[in-house]
Amino acid sequence: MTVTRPRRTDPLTLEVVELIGAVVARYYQEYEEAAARHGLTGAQARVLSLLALEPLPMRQIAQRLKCEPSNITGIVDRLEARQLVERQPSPGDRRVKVAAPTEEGARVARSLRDSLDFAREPLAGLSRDERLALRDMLKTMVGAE
Amino acid sequence: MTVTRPRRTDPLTLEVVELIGAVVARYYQEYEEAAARHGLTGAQARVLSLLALEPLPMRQIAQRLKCEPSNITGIVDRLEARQLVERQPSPGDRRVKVAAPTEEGARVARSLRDSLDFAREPLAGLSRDERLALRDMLKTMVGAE
DNA sequence: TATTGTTATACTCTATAACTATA
DNA sequence: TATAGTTATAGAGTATAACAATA
Repeated sequence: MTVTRPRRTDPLTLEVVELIGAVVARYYQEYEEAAARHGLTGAQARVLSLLALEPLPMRQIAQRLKCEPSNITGIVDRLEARQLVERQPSPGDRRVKVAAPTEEGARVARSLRDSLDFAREPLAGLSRDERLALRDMLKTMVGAE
Repeated sequence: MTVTRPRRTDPLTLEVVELIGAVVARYYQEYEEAAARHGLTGAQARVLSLLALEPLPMRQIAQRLKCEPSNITGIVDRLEARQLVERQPSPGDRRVKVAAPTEEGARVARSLRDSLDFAREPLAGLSRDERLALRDMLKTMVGAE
């Protein structure tokens, strides 16, 4: 009797896994370069882009980026020094400081977002059905805990 | 007369682009955690994994990782202090130092590689044709200059 | 002279722990 | 007492510039 086990060494799967690693490295690097073109570090760009979606208390920024809250102080300090972000008081709780992008900060965030063409270009060559299939595949990858 | 231009704001494409960003963030973080479980930083894990494929001179490590050669000195120092990597002389050129994994380093590199199940799992749910399509798509993304 | 690897320096990111001001 | 944000500290990664050994 033959027992079917998952073949972890399926060559095609391994090739895809390696390609995913390569895409991640490429994307990450392109993101750093795009940030640098805007005079930002990667971490600063990530925080600014996050706040451009929605202003957030310091602690919640840390939760989203999965790092310690103490790190956010310095990153927001540097964004604030460049007048891209402001610390605003929270009406309900005087301990809380809400970080929000300035108008200039919002502009930089938009420009940064628009400059991330890397991932967009290859998608142009796909049919709608292919993009749908890719979307579902990626959703599975993000959703898997 | 209507001119057809690429629609950069196609909602499906934007969704896929955002998903790619999410996958990259997820993968990157999982890699850091896998490295940490082996007592390594992300950079150390990347260098060790690279050397496990093939020993390389210091300068070539920097080229592969797209960083300055001076950074590699410290990373290899720390890997060498833990006896995961050795600096070996190059027969032809006495200026060159070839970094090569020790036996223990090779073991750690294999263990690290095996622990990167994150990307592999969701692929199991795909048909062979889907995986082929995904492979071609990823190849396009990596290959695009 | 040019190249390889290193050192020295400065900046940023990161986690940990202790502190402050509020709650 | 608990929580939000900060400060202090130490380790690591990064780029730049200058250096020693070798080509």
